[in-house]
Amino acid sequence: MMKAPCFNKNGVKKGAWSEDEDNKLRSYIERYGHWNWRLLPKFAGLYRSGKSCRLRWVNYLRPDIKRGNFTKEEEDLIIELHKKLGNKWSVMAAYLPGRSDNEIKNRWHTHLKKRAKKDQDMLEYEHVRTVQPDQVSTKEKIVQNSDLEFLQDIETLLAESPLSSSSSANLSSSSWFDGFDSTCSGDDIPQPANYKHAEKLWTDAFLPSNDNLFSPTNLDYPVSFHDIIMLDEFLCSPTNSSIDYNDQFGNW
DNA sequence: AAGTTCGGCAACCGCCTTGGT
DNA sequence: CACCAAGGCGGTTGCCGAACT
Repeated sequence: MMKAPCFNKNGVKKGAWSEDEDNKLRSYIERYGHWNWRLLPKFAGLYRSGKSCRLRWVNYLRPDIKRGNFTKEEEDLIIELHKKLGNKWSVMAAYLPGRSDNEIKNRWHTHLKKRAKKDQDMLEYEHVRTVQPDQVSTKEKIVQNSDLEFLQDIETLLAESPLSSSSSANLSSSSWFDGFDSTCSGDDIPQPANYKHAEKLWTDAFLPSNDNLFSPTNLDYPVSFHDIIMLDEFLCSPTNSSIDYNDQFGNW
């Protein structure tokens, strides 16, 4: 299932993570946060690269990660998003709370690609069977326009959201979640506009001098931004392009 | 029962972007 | 502006268990 552990010439361990390594990484991040991925393994007592640690955390150890089978709804959403976005796995992950980009990517390649292809073939077959060449226009144009508007909605939303590359971080669900979920509880929920500081909040909250230790059990998750955008209403209403981010999320 | 093939998925790799100096 | 370091992303690899012969 996974790569066998081994060491490269620099003494960096590669391959499958042991339970002990997981525990070390988890407890270190829970206590101090991931203030610097490159240095983190050294401080955490791990013989891993920073990248490897980051990946392990983002894809496996994050407290909000959801493991197990994808639901039908999640799969449908991935297919829909893939139609609109292509291979933007990290953006898709933002629409699927608790799922990592890697997980979504794997799911796509192993299951959904085939399913989407089948669906597409069926659709084309139906189209050819039912529509005369001179009738193509209206219905098809509506669908194409809807797609375009949907795409514009997403682009608008992303441009305004903390996921935007114009804000502090890349379009990375991981950086967004890491800072967000782990630092916010109760009244201390940052406004989306302040999200650029979330990474700092996260770090500050777990500096060694801070007694406010984080543990997954005392997290008080806010209603996720993604839960809201996942609403069918949003996804299925291409005309709803004027979603006001601040209106919706300003009350956090 | 043994050998082979296939599917799933964790992890790695290389490139790109961003932010700091 | 150029350079560098760090983080992040998407493509790919490789291992292992399941299914098949």
